[in-house]
Amino acid sequence: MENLLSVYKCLCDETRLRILQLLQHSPLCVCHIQHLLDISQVNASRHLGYLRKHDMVETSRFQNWTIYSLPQTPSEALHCNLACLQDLAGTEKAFVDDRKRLQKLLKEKDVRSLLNEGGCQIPSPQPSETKGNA
Amino acid sequence: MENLLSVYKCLCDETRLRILQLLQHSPLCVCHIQHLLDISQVNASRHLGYLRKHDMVETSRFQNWTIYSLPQTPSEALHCNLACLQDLAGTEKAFVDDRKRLQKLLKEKDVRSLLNEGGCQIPSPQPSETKGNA
DNA sequence: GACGTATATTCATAAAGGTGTATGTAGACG
DNA sequence: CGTCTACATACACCTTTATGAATATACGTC
Repeated sequence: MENLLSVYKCLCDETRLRILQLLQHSPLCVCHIQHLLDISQVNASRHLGYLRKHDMVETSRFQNWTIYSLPQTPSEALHCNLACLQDLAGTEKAFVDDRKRLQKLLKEKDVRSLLNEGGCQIPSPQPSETKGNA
Repeated sequence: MENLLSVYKCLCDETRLRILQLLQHSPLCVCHIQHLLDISQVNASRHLGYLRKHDMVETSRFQNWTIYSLPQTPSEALHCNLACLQDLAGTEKAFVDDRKRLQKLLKEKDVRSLLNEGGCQIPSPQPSETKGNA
């Protein structure tokens, strides 16, 4: 029961739901997710940490980046619900939009290839401004 | 998205999950659910109210009782997730136990027939004691 | 119309959950 | 070693959620 409940608890937050839906199409690094969903770095990291803690995603290292992906051997509850989510994803506009942005970003490429080409290339929201280099 | 999220929010509470799993086997009145799950009347009523508010269950009246059941025409999200839940229900001990108790209670009967025979017949947790009839 | 049964709502409270700001860590690079 | 990039954690704050106790409603019976 614990496992099943924790799956639903992961699914009942919009951000996590959108993350999982994206990961169904491709492994992604934190900064890409942050960018695709237009959320803060902290928020992306926290939700991903939450998902990992509950075995809903796995991580691997690639150079400087942490690549998040769906587990190779998901629990039955997770497997079943991800299939269900995929069935429903076509009818949810938010999901469709997210996927469009993802495809535009990846353009047939693997995440690792993309990262190799030029890092994340996220239009950083002026992160150095606040560090006061006047 | 709203609808899908609200489905998951209904599913991410253990009590509601157990209620829905029971309703997949038979419509039930509040007091039966209260009894089967061994929870307080308020709690049963509240969770059922929550589920109804989110269109996860329907109600009908039968004499003094309110019969809760799954919707005849569930949303796609609900339909899909209930199917998923049913797939998983066999592996969850709590669900199996709940179903056993349900079958013992109903014994091939319809809820309405059962209610007609003798009401809920719940071993009331001394509700009259507190009303001070010494 | 008092009472009993079945169910719902209100109130108060405690716990959990989500988010921003700030800070920490870990590796790469010069 | 200082700095940059990518990511994670700590703290504080606020909102939401779950629950018990008490109370209310609705209906039937005598």
